[in-house]
Amino acid sequence: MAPRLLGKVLAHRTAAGVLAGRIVEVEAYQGPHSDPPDPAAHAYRGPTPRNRVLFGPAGHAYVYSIYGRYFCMNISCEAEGRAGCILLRALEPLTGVKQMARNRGLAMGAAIDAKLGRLLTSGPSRLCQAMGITRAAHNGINLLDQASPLQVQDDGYTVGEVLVTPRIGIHEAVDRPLRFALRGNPCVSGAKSFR
DNA sequence: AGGCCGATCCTCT
DNA sequence: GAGGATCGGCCTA
Repeated sequence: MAPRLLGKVLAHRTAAGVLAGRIVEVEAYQGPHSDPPDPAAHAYRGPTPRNRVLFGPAGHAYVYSIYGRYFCMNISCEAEGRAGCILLRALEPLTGVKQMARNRGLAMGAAIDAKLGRLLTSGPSRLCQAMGITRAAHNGINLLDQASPLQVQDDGYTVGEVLVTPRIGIHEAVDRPLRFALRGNPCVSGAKSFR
């Protein structure tokens, strides 16, 4: 599912207008049923009040808070009772760029060069901030329902070469090739060698 | 009831 | 490249 999500669009209808970005970097985290088990995953020890969305149906948002100040967003990917998911790590801004800059607290003029574009949505918590995604408002939301304010959409974009690397920022199962990104896309997080 | 720590980001050197 | 912010959630007792 992770590489298949690359190139899709995440769209959020807000009071300030539509915010949308293309998914350019993701990571896969596996449920407790996986073989081998995935100790880096939130679902590794089974369901808890925090991660219960992951054990529900596929296509729903799992939004959690981290370090007391940020959010990260995942998409549940398996049938009920299982808990695999995809973490969104970077977007390429498409719509509502000015509002994204405001959400990120960046003073941004009309010009959107590659460097500023990266600052908006290259990172799992940066993209939540730019898109206005919070646990209170969006955890558990159905991303595949046209009626949802937050959705994943397919605009027909054709994906090029996919870069596969280990996952970032974890301490367990550090070597598995479960991070996927559009190779060469400037909005992918991390150093140049990871793009 | 208490302690520990994180799928991060920003600032400063 | 290193260190601090900051708090909800999970584990242990």
